[in-house]
Amino acid sequence: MSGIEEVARRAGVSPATVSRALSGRGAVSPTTRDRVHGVARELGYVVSSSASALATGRMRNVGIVLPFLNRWFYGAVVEGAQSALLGQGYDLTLYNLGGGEEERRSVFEHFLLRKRVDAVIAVSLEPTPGEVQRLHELRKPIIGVGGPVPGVRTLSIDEVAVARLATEHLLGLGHRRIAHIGGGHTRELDFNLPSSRRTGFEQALRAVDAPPVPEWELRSDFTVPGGYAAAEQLLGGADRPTAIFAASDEMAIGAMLAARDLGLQVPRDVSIVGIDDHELAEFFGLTTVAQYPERQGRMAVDVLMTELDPRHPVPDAVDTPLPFDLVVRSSTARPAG
Amino acid sequence: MSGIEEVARRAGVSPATVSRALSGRGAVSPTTRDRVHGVARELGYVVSSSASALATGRMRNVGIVLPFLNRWFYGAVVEGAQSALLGQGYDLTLYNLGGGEEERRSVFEHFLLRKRVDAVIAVSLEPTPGEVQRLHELRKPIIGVGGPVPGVRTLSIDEVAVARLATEHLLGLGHRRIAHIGGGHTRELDFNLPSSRRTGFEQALRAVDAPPVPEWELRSDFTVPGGYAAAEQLLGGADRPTAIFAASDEMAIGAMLAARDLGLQVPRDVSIVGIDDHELAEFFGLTTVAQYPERQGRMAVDVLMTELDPRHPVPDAVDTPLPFDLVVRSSTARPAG
DNA sequence: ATGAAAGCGCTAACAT
DNA sequence: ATGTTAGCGCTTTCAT
Repeated sequence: MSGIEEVARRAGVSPATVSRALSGRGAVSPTTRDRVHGVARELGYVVSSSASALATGRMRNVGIVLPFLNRWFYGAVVEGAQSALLGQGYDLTLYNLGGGEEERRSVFEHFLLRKRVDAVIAVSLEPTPGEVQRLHELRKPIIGVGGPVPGVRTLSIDEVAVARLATEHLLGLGHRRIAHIGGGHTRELDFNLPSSRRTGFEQALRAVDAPPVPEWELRSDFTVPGGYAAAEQLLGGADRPTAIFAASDEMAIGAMLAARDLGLQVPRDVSIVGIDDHELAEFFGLTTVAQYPERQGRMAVDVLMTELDPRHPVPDAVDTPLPFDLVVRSSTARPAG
Repeated sequence: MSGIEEVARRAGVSPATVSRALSGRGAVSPTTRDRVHGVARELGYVVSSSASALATGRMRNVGIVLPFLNRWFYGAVVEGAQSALLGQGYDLTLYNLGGGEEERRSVFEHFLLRKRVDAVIAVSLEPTPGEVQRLHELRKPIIGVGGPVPGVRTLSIDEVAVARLATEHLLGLGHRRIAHIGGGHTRELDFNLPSSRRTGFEQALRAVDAPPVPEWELRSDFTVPGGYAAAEQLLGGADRPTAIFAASDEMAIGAMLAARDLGLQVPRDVSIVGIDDHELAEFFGLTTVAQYPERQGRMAVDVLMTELDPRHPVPDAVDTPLPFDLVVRSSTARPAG
């Protein structure tokens, strides 16, 4: 397992020059640079990241903390972040906080702070003020994806506006009897995304003087079965809504399946709209408001990379709004009659 | 940002003692151990992983390489591995090889070998002999999940047996007209899982003298839409099979949806069985052969941990078979008539 | 453009 | 049980 010294010897230069040649920092004549690269390749030499990190203080590694991995949204964020990072020569280490409070504390205390990462991406997770302060003290950039965090740079869609857009689409089609399947109080999700979406929904209804019907506002858990159960309840009776706005595509898909099982046709008998633009939304013909999680992952990386740049101005803890778009497919139409 | 020296000073001991006290290696009197821990906590001191890694040669980090992240199976493997690792004080760094040949080479060349990881878990991915050799030279344990790899310790289910089990379930119910939706030649999956499953299917059929019908063996891509399209084709005509065995639950779910859209009832008109026990399998009442990806991730970690133990015997490159079980739900029944 | 030398912050012999 | 010492393998001034 050859070290820099071996490369230096074979290339007939000093270790310092090898370091410069390989890292691209510092002046090296083209000739020696090529020679060094040649020798390195030949020897299969790769710098030891720990030695390099110890000397420079940079790990070239970022941590991503999230509540789930196996929800489409999170997977997509991770994929986006990962591939952006790969392009920069950075690694991504994963902290999946499925396990609750205990695991969470352990991650923050023992892992993130262990100088293992240069920066942190927190997805749908709100670090406590203490955690934020800790990170700041260590001068580790942190960026939140999914909701504003006080004192932290964040990337987030305007949840209220997204919900309003979805609801307005239904209203625009002529629906007035609209139900909402929102999120419940998942402890895992720190941001109050469920209630923001509900707020947008209600705002849109009130704007057209169609006050929300309490019985038509259900809470569920962002899963297909959850959406199914809620829709069954909404559509099972005689006095049913003509449209459903679900706070996620997975719930919307569950609702579509429930409608079908109840002998209802979508969109003839009931229109359904979701949020996300899940990979299966197109397959199901689901009208939805697209957010672009993969791009969100990439953007988070871009922001971190500029903040990691030593000549970067003091980072301002602002929230950057993210784009979203209504994607109309075949699950929504004018109400019958 | 205080270092070990500061802790040593405040605790009135030498850095060496602090190191011993904090790492638990080497004898330290209970009194000083507690004192050191106290000071460390007070100062918020955490060892620098790079310094520690440089001194010990251990990163306490394992890499996981996989072709996708956003397929249920892979997400589950990662979750299992991650949580097992967390318990051991290890991190997990993710190498998602979505991007094809180029990205793959780059990961193996520049990342895994950069001494960033102590070991690697390769999921459904077959390292080339060159890559395996490289890893061996660096004495980095590697374990494959998902199929035997020459020269590498692996964990895998017996794909042929799994497929046979699924098929035999249908045969046992009395089906003889059975179709198979298998995997295509996805470049991303290195193991010939698709063909192994097909082989098991055909073996089971031949064993009861019900030779497979070529037109009833379709290839698809492991997705819901893919399964839907294949099933549409199988079930669209008059001369249709009475049962379908899909090589993954996602395809099986697609097939169930297609059947319904064609006005067919499952299982009355057609029985459908999958493989995986996807998180939605229960919701859809899908009969399937469960494999336990999360447990597979955990097991991979267990194996690596013992191999990382310095007093471990030379690892034997064997393949450990993994358990699987038939889970009968409501998508299969005796054929009509 | 290149080299010499001093660390980066720990850990592990070895001594006591 | 604890301290001393010598690295681990790089990077980076500072010279030249």
